[in-house]
Amino acid sequence: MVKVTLKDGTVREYPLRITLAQVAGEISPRLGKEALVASVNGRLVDLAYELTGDAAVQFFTFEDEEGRQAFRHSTAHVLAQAVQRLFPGTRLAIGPAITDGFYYDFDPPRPFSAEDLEKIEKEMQAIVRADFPFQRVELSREEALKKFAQAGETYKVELIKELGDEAVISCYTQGEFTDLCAGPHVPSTGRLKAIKLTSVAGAYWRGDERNKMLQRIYGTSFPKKSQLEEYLYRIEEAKRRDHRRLGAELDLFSIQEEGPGFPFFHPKGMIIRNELEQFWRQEHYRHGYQEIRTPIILSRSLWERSGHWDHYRENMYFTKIDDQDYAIKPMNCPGCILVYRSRLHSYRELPIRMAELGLVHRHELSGVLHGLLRVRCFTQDDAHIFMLPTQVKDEIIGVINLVDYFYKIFGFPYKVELSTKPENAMGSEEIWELATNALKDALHEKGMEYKINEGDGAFYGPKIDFHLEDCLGRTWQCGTIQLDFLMPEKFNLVYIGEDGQKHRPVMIHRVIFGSIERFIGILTEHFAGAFPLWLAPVQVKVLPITHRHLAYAQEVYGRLLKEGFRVELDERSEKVNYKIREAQLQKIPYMLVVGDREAAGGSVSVRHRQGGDLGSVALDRFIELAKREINNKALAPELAKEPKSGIEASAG
RNA sequence: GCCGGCGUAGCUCAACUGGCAGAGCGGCUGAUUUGUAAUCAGCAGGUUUGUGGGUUCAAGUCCCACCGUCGGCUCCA
Repeated sequence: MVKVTLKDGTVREYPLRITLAQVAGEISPRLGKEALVASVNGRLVDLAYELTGDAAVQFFTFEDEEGRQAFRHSTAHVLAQAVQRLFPGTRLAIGPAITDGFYYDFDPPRPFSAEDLEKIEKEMQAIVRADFPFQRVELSREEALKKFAQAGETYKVELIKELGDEAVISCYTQGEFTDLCAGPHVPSTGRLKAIKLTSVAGAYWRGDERNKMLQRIYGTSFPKKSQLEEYLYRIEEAKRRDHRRLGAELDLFSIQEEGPGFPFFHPKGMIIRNELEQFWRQEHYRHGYQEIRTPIILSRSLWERSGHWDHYRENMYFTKIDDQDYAIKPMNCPGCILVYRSRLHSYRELPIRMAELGLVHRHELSGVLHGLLRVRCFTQDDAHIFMLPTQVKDEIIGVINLVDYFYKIFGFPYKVELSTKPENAMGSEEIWELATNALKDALHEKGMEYKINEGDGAFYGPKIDFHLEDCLGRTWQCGTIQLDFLMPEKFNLVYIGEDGQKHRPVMIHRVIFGSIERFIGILTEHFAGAFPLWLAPVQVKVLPITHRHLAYAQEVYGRLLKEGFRVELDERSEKVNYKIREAQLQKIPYMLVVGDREAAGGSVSVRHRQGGDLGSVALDRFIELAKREINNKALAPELAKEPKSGIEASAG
């Protein structure tokens, strides 16, 4: 007998060599049906695993991360089986589970087409119906190498060769198909009920563009068809929030063929931009920053000195003036440094925080451009902090706090990453270690969770990155804090210390929004175009019911305009329903319907884009509440908070 | 930049295997005077289909190149 300790602490006894599938069935029929994989003493295993001693056992279903991953990974194997059936000679690379599904990289005789996907999907369904069990076999390195070399699976051979000595090499077989795999897998292909292949794309072997480009097939799978349908529906819904679509529908910005990657901001987009910038300025002055502005074109000698000429040239645009070489700035730091250097500074002045809304241009590969989220010119809400070495930690923490304060205003959840020394870096190992540790210390002091991105730092220093999500859950770097000991060296920056001698300051490069353009893109998707009142391009729209009410509507409109609202008046001879529909589609926060009743009482009938008809209220009261909502930068409407009777009671 | 898809009116889309380029929305004009998500009628709108070549009696449709765009890869704010 073996003693099995379950997740809830209960201990049960079972005969020796009982399989986990049997244990699950014993615990409950439902668990027997839904369990996909399990862990034994913390190690993930298949349900076919036989217990040979006392163990702590935990079962995982599709509801658990572990179960879901095994489910998707098993589907990837079925995909590979189908592909090898239909396209003999296709070599296999890797096929992991990802957040919402899985992919598999193939090296086929010819690229896959969209029609191929349908065929493959059909074949996968046949494999699911066949209900092949996934069978695990462990084998020695030699056996594995021989097996895959014979099969011509060169990528697998490469993978096996790289496995560590201690690694257990295992294969999984379903039907006629065998793949190298650590597992675990679900019991059989029949579990994979609902499968959808979503796209084909090129992907370099091991993600390195020097390697061969493989064909990657993406897909997803669920235990139930309804779950798959729900997922596909959710994706469609998410696409409705796409900032590129909303940007056109709400007339915020456009990108034209004449300027790929160079966005045009329309009047309504400019309002959002200007509100963001105004808020940004106010907060930066409050937090001890000064603002500067530096030129967009600067001479080659500056970029040589800063290191950009050597380390960043592929991303830069160049021009000539009077036969001299100039570059269009890809970063603001060299310009800012010139401002710092324009006079001598005392240690008493430090830290000096110089902010700049700087327009930078970077050459990005054509294939990566993406609406406002990846462009070739963008405005960084940049700042460079020059400080004493002793001030480093406090300054970093100050910036972390500022980022947090900003993102909370918008209600953005964010992820933090620490990026370390890249391949083409300037400077010594020691200096990089010093800088990286300073960033780590600050993060630890703040008790923040973060992920490390090896080799992802800027060429002049390591950085802390703040990532936000778009409508499909893809993350984009927005805020960043970069610690830099090198630029001060390159530019021979100094301050005069207490001792009257020259000393070297340390520098931080940082952005909060990151790029105003990208931030607006994220903002648009986050709010699905329904911006909070303080950002909404049009805050209020006045809708007279008939021509008869035009005079009063104009009065309301004029009053709101005078009070500083961004207000529009719909004077067209259309039905109210029509006007409302249009205002709704434009996601205008407040619609004020005015007719006989309102004209008589000096009131307005308030409709909120999300809250619907809120009843009638005195114009003065509406102004008061709307102003409060704007000043608080509220995320939820101020008026809808009041009980309806309260609004009506205050009507004039 | 690489792999694959796509490109027809301002927008969304149609035009069977090559055979005279269409509809809805939007716009304009007029009628209508309307109480919380689409009132009705008329008119205009394409230098003829992203651009340039080619095949063909005939090309939106087939072929090639380029541009743009979408999804990935790589790269990054």
